[in-house]
Amino acid sequence: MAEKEENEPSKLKSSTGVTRPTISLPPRPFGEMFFSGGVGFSPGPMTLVSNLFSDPDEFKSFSQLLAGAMASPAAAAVAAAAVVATAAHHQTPVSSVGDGGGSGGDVDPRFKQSRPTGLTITQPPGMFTVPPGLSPATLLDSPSFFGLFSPLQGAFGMTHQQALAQVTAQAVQGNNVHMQQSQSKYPSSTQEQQQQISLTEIPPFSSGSRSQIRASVQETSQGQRETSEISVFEHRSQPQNADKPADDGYNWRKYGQKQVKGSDFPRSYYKCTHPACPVKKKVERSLDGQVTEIIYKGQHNHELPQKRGNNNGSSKSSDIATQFQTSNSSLNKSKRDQETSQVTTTEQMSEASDSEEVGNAETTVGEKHEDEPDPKRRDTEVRVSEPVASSHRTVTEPRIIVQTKSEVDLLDDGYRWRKYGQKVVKGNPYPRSYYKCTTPDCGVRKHVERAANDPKAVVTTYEGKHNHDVPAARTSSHQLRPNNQPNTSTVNFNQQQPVARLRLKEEQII
DNA sequence: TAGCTTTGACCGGTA
DNA sequence: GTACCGGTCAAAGCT
Repeated sequence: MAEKEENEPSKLKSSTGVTRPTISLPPRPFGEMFFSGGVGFSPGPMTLVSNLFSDPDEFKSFSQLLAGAMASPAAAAVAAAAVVATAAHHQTPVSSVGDGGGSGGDVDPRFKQSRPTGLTITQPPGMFTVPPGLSPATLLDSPSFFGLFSPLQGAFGMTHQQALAQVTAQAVQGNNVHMQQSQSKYPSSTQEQQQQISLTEIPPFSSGSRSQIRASVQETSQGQRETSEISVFEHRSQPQNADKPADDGYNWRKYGQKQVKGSDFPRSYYKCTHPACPVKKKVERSLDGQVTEIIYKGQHNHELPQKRGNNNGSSKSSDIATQFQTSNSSLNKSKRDQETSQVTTTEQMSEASDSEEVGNAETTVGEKHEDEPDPKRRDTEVRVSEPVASSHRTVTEPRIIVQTKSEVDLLDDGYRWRKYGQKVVKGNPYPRSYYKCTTPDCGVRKHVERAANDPKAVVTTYEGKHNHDVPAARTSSHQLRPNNQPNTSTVNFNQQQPVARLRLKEEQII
């Protein structure tokens, strides 16, 4: 049943509902499209997107823009728009500053020069599925997971969804691909027009499944929207045990199920059946059987089981997983390197969970030998959401969560915030932090970044609109209300709800 | 018979 | 101290 739902063509639709022409391309190895970058064949979406920003240096990171913004209010607006566009986690449609991507206004000319006028990247929610055979934890551990994206990360503000998408793309490298590429003509009017490049019908990770990767570039001449869309999702044509979510190559035993508060769907608890393996995962499913969320916890202390004797499907799935798994040593070393160098890490590209202290964990992991059991090392919790269309809830984005427990209420604007990630961007020694409102069912997030040249200068970008009052105990004279912010540079980024607003302020860093 | 799922009860953390 | 909640246990049943 779940597979039936997952085959719903509706998932192929853009969240915008815009019908886009497609151009069919001959079958081609997916990975080749994405990564070879050679001459004589059609580029993959990343290539195309990259080409749009042919010179990475031309498209500055938010930090870089921010640095410039400190001296230029106009540039500040652009920088803010950039962070909203690139760092917004897509649950909330966010629009750029009014004329930021349009034909006029105080736009950094680099934006115009390096990409088609008004080009925006859109990413609708809920368009990502981790393929069977790919353990999300493995994905996160894979050095390629982050390493591959560093160029785009800095130049394009690639999100973790996109990063994950590309790793997934890498996973299908070597498989045959039938790709459809679609794109519309460049707009010539001032009305919102779109350009899309899409990839579809990516061959399966395992027999009987069909995975798809699509990149979409939306163009708007007025810069009214500035979101990004790169989606990866799979179709399974073979039935899948409703109690066995996406085959990640490991064997799991269900040991509990519970209806948790705040979720419309029951949560199932699984343990890895390998002796002494501490790994567990929690799976939430919608009523129709679709997996809405998978949360991995812990690290496997064993190799991927070989017993998956299923001739083609599972074995291939396991092969892929094995590719990403490799040895703990190499992966952890790479992970260490990533962490210690403060380049993009799981934490930096992730949300945070209630049970982990990533900061400490990072330090510890970075100093310990990977093969050495570390009693202080905390389990890594990884959360992956698969897309689901539900009348009750829409799980809109893949979540990869390594959450810190204590990073709540760091910035007191009256609301309660939980830090779910941070990221170091090129050109700025200070990380850009992500916070989420801790009130249940409130999807408001904010991003906080310090200026590279002035750590006391902070840009806070709010995304979404609180659906609740300021917690009574938290109200204070200095609280800053995201939806009613005087004396700030406030921009309505979205003509639709929820409202996303930008605020520039300077505040004392604690 | 082994291995698994189901499900109510229990436990511990937290507010 | 208490209630709530998420996570886990373990007996029963199923394949």
